[in-house]
Amino acid sequence: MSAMTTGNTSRADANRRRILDVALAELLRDPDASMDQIARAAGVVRRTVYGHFPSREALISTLVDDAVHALAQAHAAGREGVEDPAEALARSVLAIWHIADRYRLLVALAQRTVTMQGIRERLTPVRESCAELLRLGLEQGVFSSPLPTPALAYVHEQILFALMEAVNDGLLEAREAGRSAAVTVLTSAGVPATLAGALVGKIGG
Amino acid sequence: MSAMTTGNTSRADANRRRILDVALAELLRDPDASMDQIARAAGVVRRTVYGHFPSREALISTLVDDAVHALAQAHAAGREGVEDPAEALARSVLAIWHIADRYRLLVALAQRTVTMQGIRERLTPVRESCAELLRLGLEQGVFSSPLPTPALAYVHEQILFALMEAVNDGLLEAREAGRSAAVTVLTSAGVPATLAGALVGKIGG
DNA sequence: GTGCAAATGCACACCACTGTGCAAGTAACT
DNA sequence: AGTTACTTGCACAGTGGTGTGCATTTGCAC
Repeated sequence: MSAMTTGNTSRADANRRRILDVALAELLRDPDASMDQIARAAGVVRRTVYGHFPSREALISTLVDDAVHALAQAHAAGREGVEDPAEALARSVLAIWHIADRYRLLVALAQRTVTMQGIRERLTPVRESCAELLRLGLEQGVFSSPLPTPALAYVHEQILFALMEAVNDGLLEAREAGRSAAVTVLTSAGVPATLAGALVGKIGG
Repeated sequence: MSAMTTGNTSRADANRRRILDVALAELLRDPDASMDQIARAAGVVRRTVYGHFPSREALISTLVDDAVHALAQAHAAGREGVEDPAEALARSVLAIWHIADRYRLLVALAQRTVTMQGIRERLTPVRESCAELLRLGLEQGVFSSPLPTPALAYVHEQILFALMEAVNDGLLEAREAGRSAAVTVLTSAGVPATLAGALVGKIGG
């Protein structure tokens, strides 16, 4: 067999594609899916997968590389030739989102770690309490968002995670981070920036 | 030894505490840290850890439970007795942030999966391109945020992830999600909600 | 100092998964 | 039919972890 070094049969190509496709789906279902699970799901034997990818890491790497490449491409195409930052940002998001439809699963799979799963699950009550708060604010017109309340709650949760990560990475001063986080959360809920700043300043001062 | 079933020596308690503390730190450094690594870091033998926690999962569970409990506590205390949704939300975030200082690491550890690491690392160029866009917008006064640019870029990245997850979980219609995502990203950058909506509507229409 | 609970240091069984080797089979192209 | 490239189906070694049992030692408390 000579370990299918560089050859290109139609069959081999089709298999490679199918393996990648199935791996994407399978890894979403279970981020720790074994090579055997992936192979079986692709209707192929484990040994065959190793014929196409030298290691598990290589397989995943290929997957991620493809996704990121497509994403970067979309982002670049979206902002290309647009001078207004707001419009460029919006176009970038729309473009990314369009192609991300296919990779949404992959990118989101990152959230699905066992650990992460546990954390977010147990955090549900808190998230729901926040959702209630958001619903109230939207009704009263204090907040404003095109998102359904539960989705907005997801966003807020992730904003906090993002800023914690930013502090961990030294991008943000821990001292000021709390106030900044509060302002950012309010802002993302549609509260005008100046108002949000004033409110948090009043409380935090 | 009877496997230290329910007894309470001062020594045992101190060890238990230390194990939990060290486990928190160690799991941050490496989310897949083994029981042996944790034990050693706590100045204790692996066998001893199993004396306090029946399994690795139980240990992590305890850790997460503690963190979530403290978080929920803080959230509840923060919004208690406040009727204005905006203020309640802000207070909640501030309260959470205050105690989260200790658990920031734990909560953020979720982001540090091997897979996640790879994804975010390869996404760096895109994130930097976005950061550039944000910097420009902030300079021109189109955007507004208390956050340093790189941190804001983190936030945007996570917002997209959050909304992808929301779509996966059926909280958001995939069709509309793109436009909503764009609006949310702009809004979180301080663009007034009405402006953001109009801009995206003009583009996406 | 005696006694009890806890900690230690082995040992072991076990597991699931990875990556490789090799011989035999099978599809495709000529 | 013959050749080539890919696939299959084993078998195997290796790895790195988990959880447990047991005899021994250490520390705390009374």
